[in-house]
Amino acid sequence: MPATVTFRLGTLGALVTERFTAKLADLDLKPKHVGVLTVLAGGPPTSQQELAGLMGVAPSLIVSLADHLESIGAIARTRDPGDRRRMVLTLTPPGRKLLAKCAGLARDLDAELTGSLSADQRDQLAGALGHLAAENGLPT
Amino acid sequence: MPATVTFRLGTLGALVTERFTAKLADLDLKPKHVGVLTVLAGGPPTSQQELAGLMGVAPSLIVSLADHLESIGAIARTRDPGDRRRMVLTLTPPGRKLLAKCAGLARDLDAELTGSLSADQRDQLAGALGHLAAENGLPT
DNA sequence: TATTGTTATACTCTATAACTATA
DNA sequence: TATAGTTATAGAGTATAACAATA
Repeated sequence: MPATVTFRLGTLGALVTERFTAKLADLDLKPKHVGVLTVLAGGPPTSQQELAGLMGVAPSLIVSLADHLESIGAIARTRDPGDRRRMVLTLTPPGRKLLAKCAGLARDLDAELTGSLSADQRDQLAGALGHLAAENGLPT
Repeated sequence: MPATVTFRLGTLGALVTERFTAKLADLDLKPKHVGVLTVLAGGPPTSQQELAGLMGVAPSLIVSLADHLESIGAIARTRDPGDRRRMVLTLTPPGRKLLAKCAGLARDLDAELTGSLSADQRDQLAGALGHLAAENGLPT
């Protein structure tokens, strides 16, 4: 078992998520909040339903994630004039800065994790993970 | 964010765990049960407290995991004669067979995940993940 | 008194289902 | 009637705390 990619990605993923969660605590964010910010930064303004689909979570979860991000000024919620049922979410300038901070924390953790790898190994790891992410519909 | 190893390991880890969980459902197991079997297969018989320490979970969780594994005959629980407070867990022969089935499912998932990678890329990925796992005290 | 296993309880995360408003 | 968002409720997973047996 331990030699499988399945086992290694599962256990390392849990470890990394736990450590990233700890780093985010100061910013009053959880990993899923960062997921929302990341999706909003990567494309056009998005409705909550679209976001739920892209992230693979229930629409009701987007409500509470967006509630929090709106309360700290990281996103704006505006009603779509063309379809007043839809709430359009956009990243605010402070939200962009917040996301940049999160990315900085992620890079810090990257350095802690991969510090003992050679430059070649780091590149190979990033390349393979990027390939798997793209192939499975994860953000690029 | 998406380019960081942190983000990629976190999201891919969640994806892989979800898919592995689905494959395990037929065997009436969850990933943590496989974790217990894996630790028991990799070393000497182990007390529940030791197991909790090795897996990084609460001792009370080991109770329910071991209850289930014992009920399906995959492990045996015997009281340590030298210290009657301790329960020593050992993998039974059927437990070994069950673990082998789990490993087969993990290899199936490995093939699905890495099928589009070149042989070199697969080796590089496995090498880098193995390095990270070892460095962070995960099973090898 | 300290430790092992167990049980009781509570907390976090998230989904499902019911509800409101728009379409 | 169908859909977007919201709210209410429920379930899974796991930890913490209290407890029993043994040291």
